Amino acid sequence: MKIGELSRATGTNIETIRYYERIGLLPAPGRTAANYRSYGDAHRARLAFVRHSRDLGFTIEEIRSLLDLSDNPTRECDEADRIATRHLEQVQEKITQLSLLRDELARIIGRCRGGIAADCRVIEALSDHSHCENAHV
Amino acid sequence: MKIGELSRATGTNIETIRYYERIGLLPAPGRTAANYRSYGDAHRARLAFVRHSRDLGFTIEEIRSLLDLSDNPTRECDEADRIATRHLEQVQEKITQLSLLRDELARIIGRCRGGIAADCRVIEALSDHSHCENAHV
DNA sequence: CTTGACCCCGTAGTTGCTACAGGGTGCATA
DNA sequence: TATGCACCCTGTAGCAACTACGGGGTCAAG
Repeated sequence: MKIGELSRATGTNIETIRYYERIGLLPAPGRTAANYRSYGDAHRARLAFVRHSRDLGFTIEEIRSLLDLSDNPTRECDEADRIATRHLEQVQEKITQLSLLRDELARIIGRCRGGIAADCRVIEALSDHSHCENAHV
Repeated sequence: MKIGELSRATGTNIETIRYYERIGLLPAPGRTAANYRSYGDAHRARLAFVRHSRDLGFTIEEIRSLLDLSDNPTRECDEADRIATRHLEQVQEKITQLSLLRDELARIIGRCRGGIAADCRVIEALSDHSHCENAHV
């Protein structure tokens, strides 16, 4: 299949596919006589793996390690577990921080009763961190 | 005060302060005879506003608008309210998505019982989106 | 034979910084 | 007086993970 089809099949931007190839995340496919990239099912599966991992928030470098494991199925899977667990911790940490942020924003907005900027509680709250109830980043 | 003092006073990297000046977020301060930047309290307050807003996740462009409002206190504060509200919505959306992600990751990891990569549930789950219970991004 | 959809490559832009390299300034100490 | 050191200056390049050109080639339909 050509790059446009692969793009549609995986919901990946064409430029992104070429980018993944350039950074060595996807193997360079064969070419047609017209020098068009020609992909097979293995390529599609690998790209799906990459996209799914990216959707789950893994970095490119993490995905490199995961692909490496996936390519060497006799290796211990401890590392995959470790990568995923560490990532889970990071996601949880991010959720916690964003929740504090949300509460702080809601509090700031809640105090605004309209009017002119001189009396704006949003602006006032942003001017002075000491008004914050929760320690955010 | 010199840039190093401002940096310590606001917990902002020196390079970041110069960066903010370069992109016009902070006004260029006066200079000493030795061409060192010389800041006053107004600069410190403005930088604190910027840092606080960044900590709350506002983009530079949003901060530009907020600063603009803050500089023109007779303007209606609707826009500040609008910016903050939109941002709150985005934060909430992000929290929702990350929570789905966390659940998905926890589910994937929970199925892993160690062993070799060929049997690794983490790798398997990443290979195939159809195993997902929640629609994530 | 031309129109349009598709493909190629290379490079530059995005966001919000951070990190040099290569130099100048200012003060204390040997 | 020299010299070491902390601090400051500018300008440019790097980071992640794409995205968006610009300027061209290919190919089937009308």
